[in-house]
Amino acid sequence: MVEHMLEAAQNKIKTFKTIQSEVQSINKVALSVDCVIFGFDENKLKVLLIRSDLKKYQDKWSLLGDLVSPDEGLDEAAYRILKQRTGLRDLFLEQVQTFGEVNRHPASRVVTVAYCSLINVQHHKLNILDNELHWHDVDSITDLAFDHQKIFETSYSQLQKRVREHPLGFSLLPNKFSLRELQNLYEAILNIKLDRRNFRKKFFAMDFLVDLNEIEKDVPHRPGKLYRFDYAKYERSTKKWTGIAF
Amino acid sequence: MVEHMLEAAQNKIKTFKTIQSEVQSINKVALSVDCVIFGFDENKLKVLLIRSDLKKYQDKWSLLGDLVSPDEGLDEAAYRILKQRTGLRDLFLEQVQTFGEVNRHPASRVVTVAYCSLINVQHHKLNILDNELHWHDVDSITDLAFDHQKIFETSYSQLQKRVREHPLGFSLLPNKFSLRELQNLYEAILNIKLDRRNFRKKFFAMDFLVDLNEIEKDVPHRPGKLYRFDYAKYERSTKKWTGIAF
DNA sequence: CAGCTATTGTGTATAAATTACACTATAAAC
DNA sequence: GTTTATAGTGTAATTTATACACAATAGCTG
Repeated sequence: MVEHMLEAAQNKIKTFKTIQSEVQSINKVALSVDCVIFGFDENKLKVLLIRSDLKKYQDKWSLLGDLVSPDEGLDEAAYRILKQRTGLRDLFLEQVQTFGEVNRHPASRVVTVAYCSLINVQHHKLNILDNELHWHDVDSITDLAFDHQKIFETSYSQLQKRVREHPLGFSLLPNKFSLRELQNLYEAILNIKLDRRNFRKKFFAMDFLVDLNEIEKDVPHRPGKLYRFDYAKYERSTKKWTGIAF
Repeated sequence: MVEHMLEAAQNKIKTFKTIQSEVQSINKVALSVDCVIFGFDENKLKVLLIRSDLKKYQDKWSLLGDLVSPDEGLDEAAYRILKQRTGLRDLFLEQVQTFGEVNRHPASRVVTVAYCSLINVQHHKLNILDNELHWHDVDSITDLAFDHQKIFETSYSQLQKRVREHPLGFSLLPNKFSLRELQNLYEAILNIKLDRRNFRKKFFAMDFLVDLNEIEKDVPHRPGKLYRFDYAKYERSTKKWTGIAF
């Protein structure tokens, strides 16, 4: 009787050994997604951070991230994380870069895929206050947990580059916006001052802004006209910059 | 005696169960790196491919890739793969994007990080002939193994974009090159025709080309002057394009 | 309701960059 | 020395970017 149990136990051990060696031999690593979520409020570009859940980084802020489960795609994981942690959905999400330094995570090898997201702060009254989420000015970001400082800086640089080449910025604004709001947005993202007349000329020349024949409300001065961005017209347009310059 | 063995075996099972559940709970996945290696030869842009080692894809070509081991970084893995498979080292390597569709690999979940590499075909007399490596014209690439077609297309598009904004192209040329070679390179990468005089004007205006006071050899016509690209001067230059256009 | 304040809305002149385009010069091949 | 293929060069026209100033308007204040 005992011999039978021993034999059964030994068989089980054999099975475990096989499984274990398979698992180990496949060289698996943990994979996570970290989201750099940008917003625009009070003429400042903001990024959404959460208090780190690791003791080592207990006083630091970190990006919103989570492990990718074996049966979900990367984009899928990014959307899940955003929805779980903020309640947001249907927002602009784009992969930035993957960070895979061996010791970037103190607990174990974790490779992370960074995603950049843009949200309209007005639209999304997120459930921020209950948990540890906070908006931070991008120019006050220092000393994030893990290698998140580097991830943030990479994402921010990439945003600055992409916003000049693609109409991303409108994701950060209300559907109806004035040209001043648009210019403030560009000035905040690119951290530069722009000439107002030339800025207007440029955007009107692009011809993707639709005059809504409405004006701003509740501004303590002469109100400006409101516009929306015509994505359909943009998609139809073919003229791309093809120059060479570096 | 047998009881002792049984007890020992049961303890071992307990240990295995703990390890297994840890391993599973950490949600690990296999991670690979795939390299898209571009070269320029006979006025054509080429990409280096290898015969697929999977039966399922036995008649197809695939990118050069391998699993990332748990103790190596991503860039490190990319360099290792290139060196192991081609003997190449010290070449331009840049991360492109990460592909993580759940079923992109037929055997198991494998997330892959794509890298783009540019080599000077003259310099690198690779040990191609012995193994299954071959250079393919980029415009003849169809139906690669796995999702490598998509990875290739993404990398090629990104190369077209980056080569217009950064002096990458010179990595594909000999150190000494004529302006015709340079123009042929740009025409091949971007798949367009350029006006010769305006092309020269543009590059001379950039002022990063150093006249070597040498001329081409072995051309069946009037030989052109040879130049090199002044990387140091380029690095020192600060003028970047800051316009907005889309 | 008069005057103040802040911002909107507009045009032009200049400079810079891009594009289109044609002929002479030169080395190699024969 | 003739042919062939490419090197090397300049200018005018167009487009795009930049610099810059003033009148109009709505809200606010007293």
